[in-house]
Amino acid sequence: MRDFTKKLRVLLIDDNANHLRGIKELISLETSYNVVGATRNANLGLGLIKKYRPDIVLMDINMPEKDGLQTIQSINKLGISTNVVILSGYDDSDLIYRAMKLGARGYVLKTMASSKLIDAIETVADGKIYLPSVLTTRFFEYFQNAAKEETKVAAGENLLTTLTGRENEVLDLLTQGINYKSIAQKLIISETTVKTHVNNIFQKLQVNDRTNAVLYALTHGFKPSLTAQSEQMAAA
Amino acid sequence: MRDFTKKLRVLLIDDNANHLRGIKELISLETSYNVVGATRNANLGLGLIKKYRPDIVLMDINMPEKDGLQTIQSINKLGISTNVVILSGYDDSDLIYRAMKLGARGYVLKTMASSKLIDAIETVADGKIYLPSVLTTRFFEYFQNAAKEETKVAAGENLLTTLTGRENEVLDLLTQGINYKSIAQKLIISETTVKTHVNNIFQKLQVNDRTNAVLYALTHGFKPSLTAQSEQMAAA
DNA sequence: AATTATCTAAACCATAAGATTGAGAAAAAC
DNA sequence: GTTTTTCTCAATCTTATGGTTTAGATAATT
Repeated sequence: MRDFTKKLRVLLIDDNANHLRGIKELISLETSYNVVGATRNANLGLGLIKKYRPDIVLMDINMPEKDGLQTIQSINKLGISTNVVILSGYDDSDLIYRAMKLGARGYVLKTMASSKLIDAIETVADGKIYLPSVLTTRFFEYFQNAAKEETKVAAGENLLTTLTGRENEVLDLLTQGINYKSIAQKLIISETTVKTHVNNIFQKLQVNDRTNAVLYALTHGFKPSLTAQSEQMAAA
Repeated sequence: MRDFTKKLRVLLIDDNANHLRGIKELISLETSYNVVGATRNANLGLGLIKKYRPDIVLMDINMPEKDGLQTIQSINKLGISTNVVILSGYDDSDLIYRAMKLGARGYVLKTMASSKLIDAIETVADGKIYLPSVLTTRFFEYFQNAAKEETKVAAGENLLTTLTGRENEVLDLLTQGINYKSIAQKLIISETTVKTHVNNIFQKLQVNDRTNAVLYALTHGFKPSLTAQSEQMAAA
């Protein structure tokens, strides 16, 4: 939970000097904020983050040398729990998607009223995500489209459903790259039985070797049966 | 764009009779809405959607026979551009994530003020996504966590980088489930050469069979080299 | 009671896959 | 100009994999 007795420590990163100055002044007007740093260079900014551990990092996403997305990743690698709010000139759905995927907690357009920026900082400092409704829509358009691509393959009539319980267990082990001998040991059956199961799996999945069976399973959303999972648990 | 001269056609699906009645009355108060149907059964609801093509479907996500997530999928299969708004008693991040992933356009908690429901309908009818800030946060917590899992594997020191150009081409074909003879034909080299490459790949990836090489490639973000891709293009 | 599905297993065979050693040619790096 | 890497290939060998048939024991279904 946020501690309201202390000032919020904010760090600014924007390669545009004018923007940087403008934002700094804007935020300085708020008595509850403390700008611990402001820099035009992303790498310098990383150093400042390491040093000052700000609560919030306001960062432009379009920068020449090191771009915003890379910088978010670098921050992640530091393992510091800093909340990144992205400043961007574009409401590009791909950009928003990638920034949020990498762990950004907020995304604000530079064209928005300055009060929105304060809103964003407050919201994020409060542990929530800040995304204006237009950007939320942009994000989900992209997200749902990506999801559709994923499930498209899994959609069609899935041959995996024709597998019996035991065949599912065997396929599960196959997808772990285990050979017949080990599978036989794990399931406590003979190796020839494993072969029988595997051949039946091949027939049902319409493939003729292990690799293609595994590929089919992975690209068609194969999920090991619960019994098989619990056995894995027990083995671990 | 929304046509404000026509009433919004809304369909309700909720297995709880009281909820259903309550929501119906609430929406009927709005003169700009027209409830084209209200049912307690998801499958019946699907039929009504097919018949009336409503602009908005308000649907409970917790239903006994056919659950809300399945119903969203069924609607998707119909290929009808209906906007689904989910009604739920829980702000469960996994549930929100899956509903939105499947294409829901809004998510409203039953505990919220009824005005929020109207907000949601308006927002979604306007082509936007409606997610209350608490739910947005829930969603992103889940989303970013899932994304982290994805990239985690691809992060570590990746043995794939040690592969030579030719080895990459061979591995690419391996991940397509192609056998040695066919690989030899595709690359116009002898089968023994393929074996040599494959053995080198095994050494570098520290595995000892095709299946595990393929699994390693897939779980470590293997992307076929550009040259290999262009050859695929040419072959298609 | 009879049928069907599932799991188990053996025997046999064919071959694809994997391991190993050695080696020449060309390209890249030093 | 020498060394190293990469790509190529052969020969040999072992073994894991895959194909097929047959069949007994249960369990589920009708």
